[in-house]
Amino acid sequence: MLTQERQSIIENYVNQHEVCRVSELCDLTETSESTIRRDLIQMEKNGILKRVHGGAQSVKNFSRDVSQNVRFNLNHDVKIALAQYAASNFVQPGDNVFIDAGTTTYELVPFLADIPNVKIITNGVETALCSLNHGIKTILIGGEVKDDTHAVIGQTALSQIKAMNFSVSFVGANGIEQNGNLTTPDPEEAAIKAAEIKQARRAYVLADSSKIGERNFAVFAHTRDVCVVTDQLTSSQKAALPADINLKEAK
Amino acid sequence: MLTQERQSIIENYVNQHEVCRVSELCDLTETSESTIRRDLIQMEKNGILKRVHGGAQSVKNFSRDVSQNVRFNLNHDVKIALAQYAASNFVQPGDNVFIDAGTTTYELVPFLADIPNVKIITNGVETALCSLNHGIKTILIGGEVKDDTHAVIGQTALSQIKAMNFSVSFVGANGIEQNGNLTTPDPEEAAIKAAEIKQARRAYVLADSSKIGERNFAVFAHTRDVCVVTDQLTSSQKAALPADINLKEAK
DNA sequence: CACATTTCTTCAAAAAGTTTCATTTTTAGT
DNA sequence: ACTAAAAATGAAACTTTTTGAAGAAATGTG
Repeated sequence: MLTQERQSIIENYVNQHEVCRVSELCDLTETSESTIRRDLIQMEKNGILKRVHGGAQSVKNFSRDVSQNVRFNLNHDVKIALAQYAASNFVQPGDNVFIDAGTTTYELVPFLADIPNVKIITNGVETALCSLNHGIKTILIGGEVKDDTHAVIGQTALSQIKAMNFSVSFVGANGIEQNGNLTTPDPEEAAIKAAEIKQARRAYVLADSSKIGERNFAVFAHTRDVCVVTDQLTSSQKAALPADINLKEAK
Repeated sequence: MLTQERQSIIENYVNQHEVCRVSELCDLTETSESTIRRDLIQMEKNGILKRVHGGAQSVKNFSRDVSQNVRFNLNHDVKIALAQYAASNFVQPGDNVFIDAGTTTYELVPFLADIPNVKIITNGVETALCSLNHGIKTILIGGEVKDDTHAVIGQTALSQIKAMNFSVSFVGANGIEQNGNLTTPDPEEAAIKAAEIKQARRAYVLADSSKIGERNFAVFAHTRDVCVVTDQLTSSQKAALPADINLKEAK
């Protein structure tokens, strides 16, 4: 059996079962624990699943509720640190803040609750709910909802965003290339992200260091158009970024 | 059983029961008290629940969290019965179903998951989320979100609704007057409800019997324009309704 | 205060994870 | 097609984490 084939089987199984143990995967793929563990380590690094003691856990939000999803996410602590830094440095009282759908940007919400008179505009269903629960005035973008990321996308969403102006936008990214391209897998989401940035006076891309050097199908912006917020970077990570990048390292 | 699995079970159980004892959780997960205690300590540290002498307590803010609130709602069982009746009698495979924001109509979602190829369009944030979690294709209406009911309202929402046609709409009501007026307290929500009904080929108002004879500020439709779905009524309740009403009593 | 629970502490057994290494399988170059 | 280098695999020894039990300490109740 090919490595890719096996990992694909593992991915499906984990996503279908939410959690599973190593032994199950051994039976499933007829390989040793060693191999499965090596696969899991590699797959965790790629963000396909999360390793837990005894097995692996899905990072996709199918049957779980929101709060669980957010907690079980990869690099959760880093995301919170980014969010806190971004919220306290780049948001003013009275701002109209656009928050992109996604787990990193989601973490911004609690920190915005302390800033007077902010309004949140978002295309993330969970983000909207969280914002409401924090008593923040909330505007939701309408349209089709993607079943995996729960992001609102499509033409309706796009034209609604284009009819508004934001003080500041916070956008998530799946990859930052050496040449400065910011990327995400889904072209539909990319179109939305591009509009979010265009309609904002100031635009910030929140991306933890694992996204550096990653490359996805759809380009939605270039580093010269935005400010990139990340965690502390090693020198080799910095070398993998464009020289003229407008970068802020949290803390 | 894996730690994550167990803690997930504990979280659900505690949230559903508000408080519970350690021994209950032992039975539930078939583990020792030691393990449960260790889980509770860890979960308390993560803010998932609160430990109290003898067990654990939910920390969810019920007044704000609608989706949790739903099950503690007044007449919860009646609402489920209405929803099941409505879903199984008035929805066809392939329908585009509009579901109004609100706790009664929210209950429709699980029953629609079994009907092939339905699409849900809604202005309820929790309803959308629930729909997604059931794997149903979902379209969300955009606009301002009301902080108490979490219903999407306003001009943007209105024009988005008017740009669509639904096979069937399910709308909630706060009051049904003797003269056939269907009412709700907020005029903004009333405007939305009126549009939801207008754009649908078939429109159903879901209202349990406690709404009969109630009168609210804003009228959004008349009984002659819709089919009203309620639970079993007494003869005096029937007498408080217009004579020409198109009424369906669940079960 | 006395009593019954509940919680905390400690410890050893069991389960899971890591590291290392010899062996097999792939890959790439000639 | 052949061979050497690289990568992947499975097994073993060893480390860490998790678990349940038993006794000590703390807590709530009448």
